[in-house]
Order: sequence, then structure tokens, then C-alpha cells
Amino acid sequence: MGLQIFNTRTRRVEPFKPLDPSGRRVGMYCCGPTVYDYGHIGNFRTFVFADLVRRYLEFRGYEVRHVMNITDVEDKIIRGVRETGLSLQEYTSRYEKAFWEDAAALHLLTPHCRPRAAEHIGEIIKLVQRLMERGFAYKAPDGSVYFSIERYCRAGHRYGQLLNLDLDQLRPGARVSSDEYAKDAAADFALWKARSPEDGEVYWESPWGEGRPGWHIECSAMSMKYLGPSFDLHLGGEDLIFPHHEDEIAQSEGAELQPSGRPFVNYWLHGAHLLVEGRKMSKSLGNFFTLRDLLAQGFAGREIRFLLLSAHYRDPLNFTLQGLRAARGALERLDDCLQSLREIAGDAEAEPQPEPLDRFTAAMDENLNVSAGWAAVFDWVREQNRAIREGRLTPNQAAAALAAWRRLDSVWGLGEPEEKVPEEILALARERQEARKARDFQRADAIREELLRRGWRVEDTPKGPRVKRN
RNA sequence: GGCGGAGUAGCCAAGUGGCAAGGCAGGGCUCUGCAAAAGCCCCAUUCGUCGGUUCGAUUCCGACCUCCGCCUCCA
Repeated sequence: MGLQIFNTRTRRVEPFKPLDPSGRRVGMYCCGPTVYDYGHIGNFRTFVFADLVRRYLEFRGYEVRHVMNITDVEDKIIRGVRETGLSLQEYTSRYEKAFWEDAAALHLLTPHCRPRAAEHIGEIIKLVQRLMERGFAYKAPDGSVYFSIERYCRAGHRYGQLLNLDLDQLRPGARVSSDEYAKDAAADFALWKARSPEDGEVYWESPWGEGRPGWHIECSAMSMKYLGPSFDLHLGGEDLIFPHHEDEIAQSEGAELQPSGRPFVNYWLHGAHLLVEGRKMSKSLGNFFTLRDLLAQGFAGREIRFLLLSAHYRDPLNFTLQGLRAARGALERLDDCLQSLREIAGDAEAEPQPEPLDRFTAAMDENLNVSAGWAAVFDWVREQNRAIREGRLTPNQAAAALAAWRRLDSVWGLGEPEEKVPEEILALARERQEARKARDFQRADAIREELLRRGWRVEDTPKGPRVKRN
């Protein structure tokens, strides 16, 4: 039994099978950030989810090619450019850099390919041209190019693959900009937007005049460029199902580059949103957290990652600071166990224990059931602790346990605690240990108090004292 | 209004037609110079509410309540 995964396209949990005839290589595209601001914790839930998918596929022996786009042309970006007076590149590179810093703090594996929309205008124009040739796109009086859903459907394509759609029911949005009136039908969407005065210097030449790409087209152009016209996995937040991903399918399948019978994307995976303190995260409610806010409050990236991996990806996750503190506690338990195992194992090397891996794999194969996966981990931790306490763990056994953990952590991506203990703290700890040996407990306790004042806690173990951040 | 997701202990969160995993927090004990950590034990007669099907439902069906998402550029 291999990995089973929920596919939004079929609305079912189904076995994962790569398109690659050898069954090894997997193409995976994840909608990346729009770089107009610092990423918030909700954004990162989705990226941690995508990272988990990639890591688990690799754990399962697949060779994954992971592509994540950077959206660096878009309404909010253009507004930012206008307001700051920076160039497009200056403006977006600042936030893109911040994004990759945040991604590293959360231990996200770097995608193999990170294309920027603004650097793929040529590919985008070519794709729009092809859609024009196929008769699925039209130039409107305002100079923009739109995708005609009606013509696409008349040609035998299906619009509405990811959700039940009643196009007549589509309620017009509150904002109706002038170009909306230029479309043939309300549901048609822009492939190319004619340059407007607000765009300032953000525009490119095209066969239809100056302008910029529509929102969805970059993902079609770049995913097909780097993964081919038909690939395995496409992921994103659930809010992207419509219209973004639906339109992406229309553009990509409208280009008709896929081998016959093959869809643009085989498996669509969508992550549920995050709630904060039980409510939708919003700036006006004051429950809006960027990742940087949390790091600045002293939470470690791995603690945040742990919390984001504590709920199933298709369920809403309620993010709270209390939850983050609970994550810290759970991680500490795990870290302590691993530290003890390391002390016992010494230099010993061994093959991984099979047991925790089997249980973990069985859990994760079932649509990435992380909760059952964690249960496997913590039951295993209890077993190891018991063996350690009873002194019945040989260095080889400890090494085998650690090897198993390394396999598990190739998926969890927690790594080791990042904090280095400063030399003066270690010196105090040594001093206290000397006092203890001399049975000068008053002095030992005084030093412990001093360490606590400095924010460090000391624990005496059979292998000597351990110092931990309080 | 349409479509979709969710409601399980103080908090987070699995799961199953037959008497409810795991984590955090809390309580007791053991160990420890004292602590901490760890170990052992305890901590939901109950799974949003009300009906129905069934020998038996948290799990299936129906209604209702609440929350969340999408319905044109929000992960």
C-alpha cells in the first residue's frame, strides 16, 4: 500500500501514481508568495504543507522536482511601487528576500526551481498568443485580452473541474473596475491587462499593446515550462481553488499541449486555512501575525513548524500562542529523549529501527495523517525513555533509535534546537557542578539561581548537567 | 442566496458500527542533595443539538445550531 492522497479534482482519496513510466520522478508545483509584504502565519501554513508533501514523497523514494513561483507583478505590488517610488525590482526583491529568510526559519526545503513572473513575460505572451490562435482568447476594446469560457466549453473542454460551478450564479464582486465592462461575459478573466495610468512604469510591450499579465497566466506559463504540459501535483491554499486554479486549468488545457487524454495536472492538493484564536486572521481583529512577529517574540521556527504540522492539512487549524507554548513543551520532551539517546549511542552506528518507521509510514500513507504520525513518534519516545531509565539500552540500540529518528525527521524537518549555549553560561554550569561535587549545595543552588536570572535552566543527569533555555 | 469544509476533555488533535490515539496543561507517587527531566498512575459513561435506522452510533440517515472557506486577483 502506497501513499493515498485527496485529490480536489476527483473529490476522493486516491492512490498516488506518478505519470513517469518508471514511477520514480514526480513533478510538483506550488503557488508561491506574492511579494508585496511579509508573509503571515497563514501563508506559511500552506508552504509548510507543500514542504511536508515534498518531504514525504522523497521519504517514499520519489525523486521530486519542486517548482514554486514568485508572483512579482500584481495589483498590490504595483500600488506598493507607486507609493514607495521604488522600481518594481527593488520593491519586490526586498520582500522576496524576506520570504526566503522566513522559509529557512521554518526549515522549508528550497524548491528546485523558483521562477519569477516578471522574468517570464515572453513565455506568458507566447501562451496568450496560442490561446488566441486556438480561438479561446479575444482582445477587448480596452486593449486587454480575455479568456472566453464559452468558446472553451464549446470546443469540448470542461470549465469547473475543481468545484461545482453554476456560471449564471456567479455573483458580481463588489469591486467592478472599468475593464470589467469590456468583457464578453462576466466570468471571462484577463490573460493580459492593458496598461493603465496607475500602472506607472510597470508594463511590457506585447502584440496587443503595452500591458501586463493577468493573475493566473503566470502559473500556467511557468509550470508548463518547467514541468511540462502535464504533470503530477499542484498545490496551494484552498482559497485558490476558484478562480485561480480553475482558470489555470482552462488556460493550460486550452493551449492543448497535453498528450491526448492527459490532464494539465493529475492531482490537485489544497490546504485548509488557519484560524487565529478561533477567528479568521485579520488586521482589524488584531490577530494578524507575520512569521517575523512570532520569531521576534522569541518563538523558534521549528516550534512554529511543529504547530503547523499538528493538524491535518485539510482541517482548519486554530493557531494560538497557547498552542505555540504547548508545541514548545512537546518538542522539549522529544529533544530530551534524543539527547539522552545521543549520550548513550556515542560513536556507535546502526541501521534504523524498523518499528517507528513502519507505524509512521502507515499513518502518513493515509492522506498524510500527521496526528497518527505524531502518536507513533511519541509512543516511541515513551518506549525509548523507559528503556533509558531502566538502563537496558546498548549504544547500538540507541544508535538504531537515532537512525530511525533521522528518517522520521527527514519528513518532520524539525532539526535540532538552534540555540547555542554561551560560554559564560557553560562556565557557570561547570562551576556549579564543582560545588555539587564538593557538596556545597548552598553555592550550587546560588549558581542555579543566577543561571535562572540569565534565562537558563540546569538539569542534572547521570551524564552530567544539561543547560537549557528557560 | 449557491457550493464546499469543520464542530471530540481546560487547550490542541486522531479515530472507529461494538464500550474514545497522541501532545500540552493539571493531580498523585517514584527517582533526585534539592530541583528539573524521566518513569508509573489518574484526568471525556462521552464525541455541537434534536430525532431516526440498528441488538448496539461519536461513527450511518434527516433536521437544526455554530464556526470557517470560495462565489473575480486572499495561502
